[in-house]
Amino acid sequence: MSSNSGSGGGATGRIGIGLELDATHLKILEVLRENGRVSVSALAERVGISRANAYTRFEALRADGVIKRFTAEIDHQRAGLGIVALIFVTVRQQMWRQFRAQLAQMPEVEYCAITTGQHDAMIQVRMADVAEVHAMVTERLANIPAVKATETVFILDEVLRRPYVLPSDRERDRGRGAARRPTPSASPEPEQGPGPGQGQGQGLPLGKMRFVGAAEGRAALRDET
Amino acid sequence: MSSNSGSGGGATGRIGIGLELDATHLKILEVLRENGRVSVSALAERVGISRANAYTRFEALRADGVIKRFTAEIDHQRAGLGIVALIFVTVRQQMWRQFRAQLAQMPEVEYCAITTGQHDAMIQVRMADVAEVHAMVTERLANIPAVKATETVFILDEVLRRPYVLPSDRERDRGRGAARRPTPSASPEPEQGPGPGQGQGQGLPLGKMRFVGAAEGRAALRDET
DNA sequence: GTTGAAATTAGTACGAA
DNA sequence: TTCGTACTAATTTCAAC
Repeated sequence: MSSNSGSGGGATGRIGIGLELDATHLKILEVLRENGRVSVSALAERVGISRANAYTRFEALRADGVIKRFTAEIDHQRAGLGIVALIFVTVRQQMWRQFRAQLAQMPEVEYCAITTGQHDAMIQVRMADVAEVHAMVTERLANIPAVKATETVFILDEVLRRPYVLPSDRERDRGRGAARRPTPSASPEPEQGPGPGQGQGQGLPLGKMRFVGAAEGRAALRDET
Repeated sequence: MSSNSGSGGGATGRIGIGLELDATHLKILEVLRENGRVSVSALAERVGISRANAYTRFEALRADGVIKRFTAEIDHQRAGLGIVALIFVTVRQQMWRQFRAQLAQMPEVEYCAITTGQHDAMIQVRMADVAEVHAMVTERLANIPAVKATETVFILDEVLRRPYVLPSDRERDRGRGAARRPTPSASPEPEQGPGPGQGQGQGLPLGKMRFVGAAEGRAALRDET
């Protein structure tokens, strides 16, 4: 519950866009990203709107689900879970539902996403030591019939973690890298970019890039669970 | 800044454990994980301690860095960034510092971790559409000399995302899966688990599991940047 | 959408157990 | 250390503009 950004999560259907986000909304989200505990009064001041307005918008963002929850970011090392690992899972076809159900039973899993490419899903776990990761993979994951195979890599260092990314972050992007498209969002021109789900393994323009589509027979993955 | 759980981040040395976390601390973190905006009064009530004590502990957790920051969790789809991709990067040796520096310049990057295995780092980005991911990889990443090669997969669905995992989550684990070790943390027995950094590609007990160590010549990766 | 004033709640300080 | 209480400052709510 509470965390599905995708569409295949549960029974909750996706409703239409209930709230059009304007620049002020984004500004509010920007502040809330840095400090989720600011009072609405301070928020109003920072954003440059009145308190009542801030309260209204704050409530709207919350009620509309744009803000899903507030949380604390903690230092995992100090909390006793200093080992992070990524487990790439190959799931047996037509056992996705079971796979999801089993995942919900694993509180040590911090993140799980279904991906295109060689594997079907990526799981991120946080443990006290390396042996625990080993035990988790070989004892717990191995017992799930839906799991066909796994591949585990350890995270040596978490270089960067941003609370979340906003469309407004792009504004700070100008002038760097190659030339950018005039309209950063929803470009109407028929791009040559490869869509997810259509496998294509050949090299791309610059030679050192590679995009990996979904494994065969997994085109309708999103609707399966 | 502000996000390094690992050790290779910057110049800030790792100080000793400044705070021994007891059961009450964990309980506080548990509440804060679900609702980062609770008043300390409500927190005290939920945890079952006095208001004054809650203030003391809350401040201690904050001052000690166990709690790094508070933030809002948002629905990226509604915020206009519905496409998520993982970019696995192979980094040219001895160019890690430059790689890190470039990353800091990319606000669209939500997460970056250095990993063992076939690739050197994993980057998670969030964009408005697939074409933007393509542009980001081919135009921005390709221009970084430190980047030798990339492999991109798209995330079709984010099944699960927990704000963070706590050692106490393990308590809910009893009786499921295979038998667990008596002491969940810091097991003193010499386990046979493969450590990170020592490559080993052979199969493990159950046959369908695979652990992937660091690529050759990358043993001293943590000290490099 | 804004301002101001009342009611409530949060944060602090201190003595006692 | 932890608790309880009193005190001060801030926030939220609700009103009128």
